Amino acid sequence: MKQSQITVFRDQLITWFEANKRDLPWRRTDDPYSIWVSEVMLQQTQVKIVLDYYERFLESFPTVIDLSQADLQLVLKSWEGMGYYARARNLHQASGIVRDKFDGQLPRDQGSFRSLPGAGEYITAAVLSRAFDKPLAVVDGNVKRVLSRLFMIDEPINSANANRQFAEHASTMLDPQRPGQFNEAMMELGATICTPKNPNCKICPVSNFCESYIQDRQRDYPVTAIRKAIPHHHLVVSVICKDDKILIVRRPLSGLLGGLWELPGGEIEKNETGISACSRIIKDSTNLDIETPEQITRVKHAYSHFSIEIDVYRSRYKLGDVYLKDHIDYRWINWAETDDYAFHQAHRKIFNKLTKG
DNA sequence: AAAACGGGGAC
DNA sequence: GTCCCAGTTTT
Repeated sequence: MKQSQITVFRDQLITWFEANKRDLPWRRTDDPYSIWVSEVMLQQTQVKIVLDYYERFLESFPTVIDLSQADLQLVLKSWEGMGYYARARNLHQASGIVRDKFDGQLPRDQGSFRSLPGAGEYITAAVLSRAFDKPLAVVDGNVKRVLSRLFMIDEPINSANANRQFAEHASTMLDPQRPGQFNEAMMELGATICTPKNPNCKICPVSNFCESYIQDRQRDYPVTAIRKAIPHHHLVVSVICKDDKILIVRRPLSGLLGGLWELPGGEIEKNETGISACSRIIKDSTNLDIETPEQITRVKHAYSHFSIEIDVYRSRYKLGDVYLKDHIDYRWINWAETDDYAFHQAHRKIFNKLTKG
């Protein structure tokens, strides 16, 4: 695209954006920390979900200093149900770095900000362009889809080596005078008009520049690579009752669902009954002996790279002291106390079923 | 370069 | 059911 055309593209896009943008809470602030929080939450998470968390999180942790001084368990509780919990752990860790190494101020320098845990290319560009007018182009799923259609890019948007190509296009188009507005406008276009299915090209403010639209091939873009099939796992967990308490355990801080709480359990093996699997797994993971377990419910849950079904057993504590194999902590708690701990969503499903039933 | 990492809205 | 979302880190 010629430079003169690029200038017109920017004007058309930003004019449309200013007239049509959604009223979102993180658009009402210029506070860099608040903008940062919103960008971390919005990573791979839909706007509608983040709306339920953003303002409550900032009420709990109004400044980067407040966040840095908060207990990680409280931060995870605020994140409970949103997924990708490493974001919360990284944000919490990064807040401490901002406090100790950057005098409590978010670094404005690209390299410094990028070095914070959880700050990748996207977050760095998004925060620094919005908060400090740095001319850095964001490249997210929306932007890639828009660019794919705009320039008829045949590289799959979910392939690793496409990123450089998309980043170059994004940088070329970026309005260096209004980088924050431009970035938001590109994403807003992708979110509301240039959608994955059935793009609304009739009302698109830049359709006159869109190569795929001009050829009526917008439905052929973006190109995506095929995904692999996802495996399925069958798990058992147990509600172990000891007097009026039940046992919960805390997952390691790294890896899947890191730092969250759950009922003890594990994967059932082939040719193993649920009852024997339950007893074996409880002994192996907690060192406890339990009375014969009895199944009380079953839940299904899907992650992005595998799916699970969990058979839930009730059992009575028989013998032994807790000695954890993989988990990092445990508690004997009342049912009501489950609200005080951050559980992952599969367990919220379990608790909801047992409470209703 | 590929896999790990959550959960749910939209279709 | 499938797709994919204001991506980053680890392997």
